[in-house]
Amino acid sequence: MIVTIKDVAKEANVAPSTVSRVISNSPRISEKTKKRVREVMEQLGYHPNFQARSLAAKSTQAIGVIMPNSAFHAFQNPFFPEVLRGISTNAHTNKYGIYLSTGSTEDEIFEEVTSMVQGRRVDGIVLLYSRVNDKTMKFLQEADFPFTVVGRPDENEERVTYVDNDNIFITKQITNYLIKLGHKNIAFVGGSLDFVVTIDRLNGFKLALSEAGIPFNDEYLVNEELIKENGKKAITALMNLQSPPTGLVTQDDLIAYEIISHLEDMKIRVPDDVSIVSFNNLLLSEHSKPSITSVDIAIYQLGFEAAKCLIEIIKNPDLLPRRITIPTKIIERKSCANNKNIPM
Amino acid sequence: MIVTIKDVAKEANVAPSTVSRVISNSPRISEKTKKRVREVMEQLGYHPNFQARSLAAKSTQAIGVIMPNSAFHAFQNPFFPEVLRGISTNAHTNKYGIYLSTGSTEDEIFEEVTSMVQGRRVDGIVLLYSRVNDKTMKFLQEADFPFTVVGRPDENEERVTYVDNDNIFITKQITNYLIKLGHKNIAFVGGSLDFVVTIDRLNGFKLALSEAGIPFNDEYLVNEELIKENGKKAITALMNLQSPPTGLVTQDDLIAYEIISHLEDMKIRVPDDVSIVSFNNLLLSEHSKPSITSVDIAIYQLGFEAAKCLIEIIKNPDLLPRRITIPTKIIERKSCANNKNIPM
DNA sequence: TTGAAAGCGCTAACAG
DNA sequence: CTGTTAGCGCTTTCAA
Repeated sequence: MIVTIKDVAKEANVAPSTVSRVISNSPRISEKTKKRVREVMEQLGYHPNFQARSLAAKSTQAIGVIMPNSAFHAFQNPFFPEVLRGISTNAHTNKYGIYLSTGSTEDEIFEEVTSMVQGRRVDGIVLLYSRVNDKTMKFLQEADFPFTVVGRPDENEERVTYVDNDNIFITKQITNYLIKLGHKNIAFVGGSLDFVVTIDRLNGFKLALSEAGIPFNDEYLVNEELIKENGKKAITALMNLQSPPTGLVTQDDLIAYEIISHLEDMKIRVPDDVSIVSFNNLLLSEHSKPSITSVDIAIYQLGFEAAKCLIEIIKNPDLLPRRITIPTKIIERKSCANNKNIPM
Repeated sequence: MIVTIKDVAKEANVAPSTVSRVISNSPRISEKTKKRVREVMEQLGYHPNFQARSLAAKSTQAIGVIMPNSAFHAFQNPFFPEVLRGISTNAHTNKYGIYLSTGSTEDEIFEEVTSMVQGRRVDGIVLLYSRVNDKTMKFLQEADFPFTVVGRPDENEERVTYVDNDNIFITKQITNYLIKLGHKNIAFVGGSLDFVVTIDRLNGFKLALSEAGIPFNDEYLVNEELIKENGKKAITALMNLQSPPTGLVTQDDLIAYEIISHLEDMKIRVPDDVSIVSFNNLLLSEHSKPSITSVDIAIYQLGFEAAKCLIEIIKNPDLLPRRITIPTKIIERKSCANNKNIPM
């Protein structure tokens, strides 16, 4: 029922090895034979068996994509689909398949990755996150298995190939933007400090403040998870501070969006009373009211390049580690205004 | 360097087959031997090779997930991530991996599916769409390959297992909701009529109209793709009709969202001037201004059940085809109002 | 330019 | 309860 290389061989009066060579388009086979074999393959409806091929050739033609364990909670967030789109576009043109890993705890992820690697399910891996002290990344390094990271690795930066934005720089820029509008009381709404991206952005944020001579205020550091759990409460607490912030730097348009909604419920107007800037530049940021000033981090590119680098490494394991920085762009919209609380 | 079943066997002083049996936890092996073998596996860091196992056992422990070719354009839409989340949750608990297919044209998808099937890359397939006259689905049926569909198949409905909402019913309901608010001029904003979901919903829509004695007006049929391309133009055209609609039924919150934004630009207020209902009940629908009345179609469940059914079929190919209907719920919010253009 | 044969790592009869 | 053996379908030396 299943047509194998042997069937083709028999039908075409050649050896199985010849058929194999035709499949890989070996130059050592005459065009004539190739043609005949191909016709038989067509006629018999032959399709190569991936497992057998992988087993013999020790290559799977598939790459593994590892989501962070929090991704699924935040999966209504278009970051992951968009980065996946970039990855899959590139993988596909290189004839690689995509194997998705979706563990829901750190240990589960680790388990999945080790079994993917040791079990030779994939030829390489794209890590869609970078967290502090990540055993999965350590494992990959120690196993010397091809992998690339979307985000900056916490350690051994110069020994892994990764694709990232310049988060420190761009966060400094966007914070400066608020400062130039006259804001001094600026809050930073970020995710867990376990993620390198949060660390980098917070550093960029602090850098901007210190250069402007504004002291950093711990009370203005808001945890993103808190917002997701009970946004109303978190925002209320923030805005009820002795001197509430007039500017907000958030990590994601969706969060910005939710915050704005809560603020409006509290009769605090954006941008009149509070200015807000954000990251990711999702489609909706343009259509929301107010439209959100957001950093376009080129999510698709991040994925595309990560896949590209990975496939290059798979094909040539001796390639030197490199860092690719995807440029960002501030998209100015209507969520910011001059600070009216202070004399200009 | 790579540790195989043989290494484990040698180290544990048993035959390879015994190790194999330990892996599959065969009841015919003594607990004592199992323990010893497991210790050796642990100690040697053994991981089974998937390819070899697949080849010998003719099962891959992976399911393929096929996106519609338009999905990636619409990939900022959280539908796919959410349905994927459902699929992966179920697959994962059943120890199945997920193989993602992301062709960008119909032919590419077909090609990917045939090679997945014939090349035995996966044990079964979840189709994330149902379109009219789809050759991919036909192929799967003819090949008698395990698959399930999210959505209602165009043909041979009784011969395939699928998971869907009752789209006709729910669209009728939601349209009735507008009708009861006094709306008579109601537009339907939908995707391509190649998709069964659009057909079903349009039918539900028409049903509601005809039961209310409202004639169906072709001019009120708006193509979703048009909105995505040039929303402003499409909306302007619609609202410039002789008698513009006062009610809108859209297929997706994101679209609803964009339409509202354009309407506001035109100084048409929602819900005061135009009421709008939608589908999917995305997170943002709650926080948008106005919040959107939307049908919660339980996307996660759709994916979860589709994976569940598929895995059941894989394990038992003789299972009869069945249809699973996931209940929906109308979430009433603030995007609708009584129609003020007509005397109540 | 082609064929024969060994083997990738595992499973599954069949024996014992 | 465990070992022996024969493949799964393909690639890849080595030989011709």
